[in-house]
Amino acid sequence: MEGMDHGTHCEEIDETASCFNSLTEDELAMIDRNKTEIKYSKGETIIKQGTKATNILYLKDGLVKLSMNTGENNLIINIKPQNHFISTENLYGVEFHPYSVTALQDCIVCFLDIEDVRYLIKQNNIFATDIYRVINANVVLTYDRLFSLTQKQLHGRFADILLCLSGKIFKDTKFDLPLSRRDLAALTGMAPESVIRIIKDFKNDKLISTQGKRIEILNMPMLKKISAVG
Amino acid sequence: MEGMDHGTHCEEIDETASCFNSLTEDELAMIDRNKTEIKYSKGETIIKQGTKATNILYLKDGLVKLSMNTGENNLIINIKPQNHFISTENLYGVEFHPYSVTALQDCIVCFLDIEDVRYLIKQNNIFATDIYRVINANVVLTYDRLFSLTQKQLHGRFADILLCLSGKIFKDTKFDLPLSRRDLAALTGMAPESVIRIIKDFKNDKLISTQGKRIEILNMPMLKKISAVG
DNA sequence: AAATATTATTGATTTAAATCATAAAAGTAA
DNA sequence: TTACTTTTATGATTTAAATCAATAATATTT
Repeated sequence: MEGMDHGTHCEEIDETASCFNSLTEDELAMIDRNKTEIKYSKGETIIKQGTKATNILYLKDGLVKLSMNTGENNLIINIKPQNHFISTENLYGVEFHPYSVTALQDCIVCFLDIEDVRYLIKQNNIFATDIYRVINANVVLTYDRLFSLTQKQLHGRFADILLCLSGKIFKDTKFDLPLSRRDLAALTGMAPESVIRIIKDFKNDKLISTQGKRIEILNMPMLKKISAVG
Repeated sequence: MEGMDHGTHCEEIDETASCFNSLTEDELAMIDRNKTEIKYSKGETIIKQGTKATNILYLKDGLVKLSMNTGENNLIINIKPQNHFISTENLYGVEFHPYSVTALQDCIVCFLDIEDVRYLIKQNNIFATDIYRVINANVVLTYDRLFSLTQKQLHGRFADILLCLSGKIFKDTKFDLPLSRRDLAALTGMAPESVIRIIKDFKNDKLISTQGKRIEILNMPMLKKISAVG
């Protein structure tokens, strides 16, 4: 066995944040009292990169992308579905948002008071452990992405993202993907034209089928093989 | 202002782990009782990727690289100097080491009992906060590296690494770099020949000077500019 | 429905960077 | 010292993927 399999990085870890389960009624009441719940429409910016972090976000419903931009360059570092925390980096030490957060679907976002969350972490060990489980899983995921995006070529990278979307975000082999070709390019570190060509290749090889925004994975084993080979 | 400056990602955060300062005598004694202190020679493997995590490591002295490998591919995801924790991902949730750790210099490594560290985090809030400050800083650093390695071209990436080594690891504009050209390539996601060519370019342009393993940064502002432009 | 803008697709061309090939230098062992 | 291995360096060639250019298909607005 030669180290870990970098291909399946997204499926190993269930990042679902069921962290609130451990809270007492009083604790829940405190969080609830100080939270602000905001609705966002598809396309809206929830957090702008570089702004000062004043809250921890909990995505109650919807889907968002986390992205870093400078002028020409645009990289989507992560996609987060409902029931996930966002901006946990800012709990301790990091003052500014290192990435922008944008709604890919209509979203409901809870802005939690950063001090409240700190208090819970201090007070409720199960909550703290749950939160750090999520943070740590995300660290490993980011390492895997770093490896994928820098070491694999186009087909391997795209296979990785398909496996990630299927295994982690949508938990199904079919899903409606609310991402443009440009988004997919920013997610896989390639040009939009390359995304289109690879989708075409994968369809020709019967690895996937698409109709509009809908994608279905037809040959999971082969996709994993492509991911592993790079 | 167009977002954050991705060029200076390594200098912003002082990741030095002075976490032990907050511990009581009893707490220190506990840690000490269960720790194992091991010396490693330059080149030795301290942790092999894929193995089960049983300890949290504290690098008492020396310098290490964290790297991910599969067959041909080799990526150094991070360099850590003395007084830093390693393998904090494995505190909660992550069971296996996602990367290998190798000594770049002779090292003294403390293997801390994972349960001890969990206990301290639970018991001593200052310690917990310090640890998570380090973890979160590392998350942001990894995002910046993801951006640098995927969005910038060779010269920008190499400028980033020089700034990182100077600002974060050695905290000086001159330093002895115990990294081969191959290591530098694995660190910047490029071919060793490209590293050599870029060093040559940078020397020609009087941005740096080198003699053997010694590197001196001569023109920091221009290096930052190259980093920012990409 | 017509007009306009945006997104997706395809093929041709260019290019940044890898690979290849070979030599020089620096370590290491015999 | 010589022989051998590893690392560093440099130029020539190849290639993966980006860019460019032009069209088709969707959306969106009027």
